[in-house]
Amino acid sequence: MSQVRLSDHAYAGIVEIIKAEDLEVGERLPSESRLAEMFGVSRAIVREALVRLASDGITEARRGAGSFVKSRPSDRLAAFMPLDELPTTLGSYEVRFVLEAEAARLAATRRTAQEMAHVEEGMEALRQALLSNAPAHVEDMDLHRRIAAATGNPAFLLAFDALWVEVERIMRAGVDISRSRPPEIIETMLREHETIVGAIRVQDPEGAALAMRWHLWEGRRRLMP
Amino acid sequence: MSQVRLSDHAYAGIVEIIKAEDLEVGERLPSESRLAEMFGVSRAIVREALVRLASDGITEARRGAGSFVKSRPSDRLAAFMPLDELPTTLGSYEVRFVLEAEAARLAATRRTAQEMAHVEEGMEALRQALLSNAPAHVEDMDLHRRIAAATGNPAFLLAFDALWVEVERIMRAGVDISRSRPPEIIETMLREHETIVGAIRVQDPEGAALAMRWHLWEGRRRLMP
DNA sequence: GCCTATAACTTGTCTAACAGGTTTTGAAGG
DNA sequence: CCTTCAAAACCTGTTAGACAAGTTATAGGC
Repeated sequence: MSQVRLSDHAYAGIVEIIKAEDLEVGERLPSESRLAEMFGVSRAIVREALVRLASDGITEARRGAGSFVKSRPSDRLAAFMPLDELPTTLGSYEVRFVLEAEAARLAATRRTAQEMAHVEEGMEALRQALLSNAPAHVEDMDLHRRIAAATGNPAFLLAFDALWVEVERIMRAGVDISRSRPPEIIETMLREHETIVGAIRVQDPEGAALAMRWHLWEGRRRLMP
Repeated sequence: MSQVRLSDHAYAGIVEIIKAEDLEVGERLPSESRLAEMFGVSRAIVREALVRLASDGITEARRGAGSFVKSRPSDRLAAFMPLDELPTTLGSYEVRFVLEAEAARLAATRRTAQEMAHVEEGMEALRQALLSNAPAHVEDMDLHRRIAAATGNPAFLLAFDALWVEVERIMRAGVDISRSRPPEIIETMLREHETIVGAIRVQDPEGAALAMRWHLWEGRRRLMP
């Protein structure tokens, strides 16, 4: 279906270079030609990866001078929490825990048939994306957003969207999206989401809240073992 | 400093096309060559814009077939907010309930001496404002924000600020009502806030969460009896 | 040592091309 | 007229090479 693009590998490769070479903020990356040579691709591919990295706020290009590290991917996680408490807090997850658990609870209580259909639709999109081994982070977020919408309370969407941008950037930088996931991980993620959606379907508030909490807990563990 | 890249224009141009032509989800965009011709740039530039759009979840490229709209940009900006449903959903209070209770709990657990001083400062400002019978909604909000900041997790501030507009409207209404009521209500509000701040001061997480929950509950009751 | 001109890089952009997919077309056959 | 099917037309993914314009390092003159 959706083939892995070479620029995905380049993106991940550059992130890897920043981590492995321990490039500090402000330091210069290898030149585009050099990177192209390293990855065995053309310069255009490296550029496509670089504009995405720049758009994700990780690098910054200065014409004639080179591309520079603007913020290290690992720092983006740290920026969301005091560093010494990294294992227990993990930034936005701390907020998502309470916010989305409550959203799941209320969605189970109050969802209309139309909102439920909207959620099922998102679940189906996520399933398709995961099973076709495509990068599914957008579908993942979208499902969570549909659940927040099913509370019937726009304030949840407001809070959720505020976190969405940052969470997405963290995931993009932290996860090699081109890496194909092991099948058991895909099944696990699918099952977790289906449990949440199922609880909302049968209008089990406590079950939905618990399933959401568990899912986020596991997701955090997957992101940062 | 950073010159405007042509691909930035192309990115905006493509978004504009989706809006102007009213392209629905699933519909096909013009081809890369066509877009390049329309914007007067090379195909490589259009591609750089398209990989960013795809990475942002707005479009999706299918090799050999074209690029398709995956989710319309306006759909994610949450421009829709049915205010008339506010009374039934309790509006943002529902979100603040879980969000701020958790913030109070974490603030009690993790506050530094400096953050505590910041909270006390906000408390003092609120006290002055309430006792001088001034409209205190700004000070009220500010104190709550300082508590969110005392978690040390900026994600709480992100979520909190997203709700700010709505919170402010409600708080303004709340203050107006309380001003037209006997002064013991003002004293009650003061005591509620002092209980929260006190629990954070002595680092009592459960007490802080409970006090915050109680305060919001009472506040909502004062607002809509 | 300091200043300056220049050479060597680097990003930003363009053109031309080909490989490997998908959709449309059009003709042959019923 | 309708169906079938293969070829043509189109589309994205990728490569190569080139040039403009900006930045940095270098070599030489003082």
